[in-house]
Formats: sequence, C-alpha cells, structure tokens
Amino acid sequence: MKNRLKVLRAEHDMTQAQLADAANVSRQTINAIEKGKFDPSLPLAFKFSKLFKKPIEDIFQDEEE
Amino acid sequence: MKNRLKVLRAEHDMTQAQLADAANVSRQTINAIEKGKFDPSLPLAFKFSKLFKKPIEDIFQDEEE
DNA sequence: TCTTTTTGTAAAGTTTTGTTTACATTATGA
DNA sequence: TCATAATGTAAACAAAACTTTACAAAAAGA
Repeated sequence: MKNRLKVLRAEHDMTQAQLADAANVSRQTINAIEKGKFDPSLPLAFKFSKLFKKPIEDIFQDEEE
Repeated sequence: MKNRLKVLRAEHDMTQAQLADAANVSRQTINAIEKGKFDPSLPLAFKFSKLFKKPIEDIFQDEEE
C-alpha cells in the first residue's frame, strides 16, 4: 500500500508531529506509515481523509495486481 | 464505523463464506465485521472495494462527528 | 419435519497496528 | 557555525485485527 501523506503534509505545510496531533496518533505512527512500515487502520485512514478533504483512494493506493 | 457489507453481499448473492474466500480472510472475520465487532484493516477494505467495484466510502461510513 | 446451509459466537492464539521513551541523524535558520 | 526543529529509528509494550477450532442457533429447501 502506497500513500501520499508526505506530499499532502507538504501541501498543507504540516510537520509529522502536527499531523499526528490532528489525527490523534503518535508522531512515530505517522513516520512509520509514511515510511511504509505498516498500513494505517481503516478508522485512521478516514481521519486523514477528513483532514485533507480527499477520498481515501486519493491518499492510499493499493499495490497488488 | 458502519458498513454495508451485508447488503452488498445480498446484491451479489454471496454467503459470508464466499466473501471470506474472495477476500482471503476467514468467515469469522466477515461475520465480525458485519456484526460491528471490529473494523477491517485498510488493505482488507481495499479488497472489498475492488470486489464490489465501489469506493471504500460507499462501503464504510465513519460515524464520528 | 428432517436435513443441510448459513449465520452467530466463543476461546485461545498469532499478527499487525499503534504507544511510549529515548536517542541519533538531517534540515533550517540565526 | 551553532542552535533548534524535524525526521528516522529502535525496543518493549499494548491494543486491535485476524485465525483456528468448535459448536449452537437460525434459515432454507426437500
């Protein structure tokens, strides 16, 4: 699963810490997701969707054929 | 988090076991999600999305204000 | 009604997601 | 250059998602 969090953060001029705060998770969680260490839960994906006002599909892309 | 899995399954005339199979999870996982016991992972949500050819937002609805 | 299929549920265990604390590395800016 | 902010990472732990086995209840069909 790929994601555009880093770019969206840049567009919104936010740090990992600020996004973590807005999404109610730890900064390490944001970092791990951006770095592809793991995928967020569905509820967390919805939070990003709401924060960036974009559908989940615009933020996360499945990468299995 | 609410979901329309049961209805979508009905529309596609699938049993929980068939959906489980198509999504590569156990039947109990499908049942638990339908019953609201827990939310699927984001990757699993994407599988449902692909199977039913509907955006994740059409299948799952966040219910926090 | 009797049989079979489907759904609900539970307990014990594994894997994945997320936290906390802590520190090292890399930008940024004065 | 020096300080500070931002990012990367790691280990130990907690919580949530998911599996397996197993059985009971409900629905559907002959």
